[in-house]
Amino acid sequence: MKELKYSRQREAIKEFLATRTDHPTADIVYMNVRKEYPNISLGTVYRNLTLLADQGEISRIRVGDGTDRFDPTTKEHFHFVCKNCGSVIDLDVDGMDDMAQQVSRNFSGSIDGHVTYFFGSCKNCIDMEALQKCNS
Amino acid sequence: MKELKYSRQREAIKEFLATRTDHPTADIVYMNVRKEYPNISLGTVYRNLTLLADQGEISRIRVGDGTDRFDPTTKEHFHFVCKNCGSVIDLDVDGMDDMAQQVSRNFSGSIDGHVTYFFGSCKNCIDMEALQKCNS
DNA sequence: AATCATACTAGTAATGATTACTAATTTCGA
DNA sequence: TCGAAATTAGTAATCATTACTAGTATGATT
Repeated sequence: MKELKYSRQREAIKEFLATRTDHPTADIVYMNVRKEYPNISLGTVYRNLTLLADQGEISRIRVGDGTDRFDPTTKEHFHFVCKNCGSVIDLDVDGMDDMAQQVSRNFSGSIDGHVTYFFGSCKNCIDMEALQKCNS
Repeated sequence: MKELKYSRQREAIKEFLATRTDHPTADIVYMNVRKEYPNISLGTVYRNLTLLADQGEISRIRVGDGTDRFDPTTKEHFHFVCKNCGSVIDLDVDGMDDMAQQVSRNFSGSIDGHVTYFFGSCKNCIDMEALQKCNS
């Protein structure tokens, strides 16, 4: 792996991400880091997020809505995606670690891991809908 | 839901997809249906694939590589994605239906379902790699 | 069979997330 | 301090997908 040199921008990106639990997109990271570094470019944000993910310092989340999100932790856990507002929420599930093993038994390739996320309506959106019905 | 009218193009798309088990992309569908309808446009292919998926006649697969794939069956099953060649293969797994229930217990929103796919190296790529080592 | 509203098509332009390129700047070991 | 190599800002390019638009096909009603 190529040698990494320090950069203030990369540090700022990492520090910002560490303050968030809502899995921001590259664009949101960009808008926020710009408060400290007004000249930072979106390309720099993308490159560093990708770099950090490759180093295993953060993780990239793909939930198939066309926009990647980033998570300051690499500890394995699952996500919930609200199909209304698009928000991504951490889940705490256990007993799903042996899935890969289970699948391996009748599969001739080699399985490295799996991607799983749940979808539905988050509490906020459910409450909102109830409120609107109430007012009509 | 809006009323659907018959179209030869849509029928051809559906029929082509039915012959495939390798989850082709929209572009591959396009290239093949073009043999029968040389003037069909890529937009038409996309629109009809989306339409058919909305109707529940086919399903759209998102494995986060930036390109959607399509599956002629809507029966729930899991997929394996080869991280080398990108091929998508059907899996036969059971005992994973109660996952959503399990997660629901300590989650305040409502869960409709989940997306799961496995990744690793397919048999072809493993064999290929072994062969190259052998020849060097 | 002719009419007509409406869905559908081909072709093309637009969108939006991400990556690639390039000249100038920063980092850091020698 | 010097210099090789990584990094950056700014911009252009890419690529999958969607949107638009004028013309065509479908199918129910006469």
